[in-house]
Order: sequence, then structure tokens, then C-alpha cells
Amino acid sequence: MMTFEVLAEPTRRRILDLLRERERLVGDLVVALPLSQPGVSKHLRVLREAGLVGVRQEAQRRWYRLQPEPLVEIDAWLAPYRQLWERRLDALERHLDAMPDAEAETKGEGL
Amino acid sequence: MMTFEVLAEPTRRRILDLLRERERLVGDLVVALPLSQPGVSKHLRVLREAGLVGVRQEAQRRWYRLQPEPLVEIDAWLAPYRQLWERRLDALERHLDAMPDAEAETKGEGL
DNA sequence: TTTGTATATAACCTATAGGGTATATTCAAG
DNA sequence: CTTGAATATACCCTATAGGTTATATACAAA
Repeated sequence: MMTFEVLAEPTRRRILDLLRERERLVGDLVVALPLSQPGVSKHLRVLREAGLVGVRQEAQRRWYRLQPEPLVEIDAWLAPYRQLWERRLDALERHLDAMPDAEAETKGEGL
Repeated sequence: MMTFEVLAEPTRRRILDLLRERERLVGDLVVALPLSQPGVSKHLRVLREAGLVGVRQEAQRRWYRLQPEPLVEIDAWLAPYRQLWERRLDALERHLDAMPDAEAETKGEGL
């Protein structure tokens, strides 16, 4: 499963967020998530196969930890787009700088 | 549909890549992709509803253009992870610097 | 006002992701 | 060597994503 597909699942993103903080046992995640234990285990398998998490066994317990490397690929895909929106935001900024009176009226509106 | 889910589909990422270059007609995309015209139109609808593309009509033709703003959200989710892998790569780099003899032997190997 | 072109929508089909429950597995403890 | 715990796997079920073909829509051109 491709990294993007793996990340499409909100629960899996949530798991990664939790693991970003520290290692966790499967049981910890089961408590933290609105999901059955097998459900959590299944997501962990997907994450493992994608290389996004690693496991360390300690007796019957399994400590899952984050492995962020595959996210580099996502970042790489994103890179050329980042330039585009930064250019756009810069242009907007310059525009606002050029007409400071309009700034107050525009506050809170979308692009 | 969430931005991450929209991007999970390879064809849709391909469409965005094509639109990054320049505006395109639906027909252009149909030619460029191994997909029927309705198939392309469906993906374009998903991209439109996600705010990732915009349309300009010219007679019967529709020019689709990229709208990169929703990608900011992806970038934001990624940000805290970026720090992590950068830290890891830095550590690796320092490690290699510390043992320069091993560098040649390690060339080409994965992490 | 018919015809052709470009695109969208409808209707349908199939594979599969993600959830649940039941069960297997693995190991420590007694 | 039986029991209890933590986790993984098997199996089933359902919703839906993504593909296709057929058709509707919108507009230019003739």
C-alpha cells in the first residue's frame, strides 16, 4: 500500500500522531481510539508494512514506535506545489501592503 | 472528501502534476491518461469539490487549472514529522562524518 | 433547426477497505 | 502444564471508490 493511501485513513494518522509523542503498546492505542483491539492491530499492520512504524517485543507486549522516513516521499511530492502556494501568498501579501486601507475590511475572508 | 483521501488516488495526483505545468482541457487529460472521458470527469469533480482545481468555461470547452491551497493543510500535518526525520538524517550524517573510512563501503546501501 | 463536439451525469458492476466477533498464538506466572 | 494477559489472525459483512457504457446537456457551426 502506497504511503498516500496509508495516510488517507484518519485513524492511522491519529496513531502516527500518538506515536510521535512516544512509544506505545497496542493496548494504549486501543484505549486512546474508538476502535476494537483487532481493528487497531490491523491498522498497525498496514503502518508496519508501509514502514511508518516499527515494533519492539517485550514478553507478550509490543512497543510500537514511529518511523517517519516514508513521509519524505510525501514531502518530495509536495515540494513543487509548495513553491506555487508560497508565490500566491506572497502576491497576496504584496497586494495587501499596496492597499493598507482595505486590510481591515478584508479580515477573516477567504482567498 | 478529505484532501488526503483525494491525493491517495494515483490518477488524481497525476492530474495535479499535469495541471501544475499549465491549464488543460478535459480532452487533453483524456489523451494523457489511460482512462475513459467519464473517468477523467469524475476525478475532476472530486478534485473540484476538494478545492484542488478550478474551471474556466470557454464555449463547450472547460479549462481546468490547479488550485494548490488545500495542500497547505497536508504540509501543516507533515511539519512536525519533518523535524523528526531531519533530526535523524542529521544524526546519520554526523555518524558518517565521524567514520569517513566506512563511507565508501556503505555507498549505495539503504538506511 | 439540425448536426457535431466537448463535457457531465446516470446507471451499473466489482474489488476491497475497514469494521466487527471469534479464535489462534505467545509468553509469564502459578 | 494450566491459566491469564496481550496481541495477531481468520472470517464475515457492508459501504463505497473507481472503472465502464449509455445518455443528457450545452454550445458552435452549418
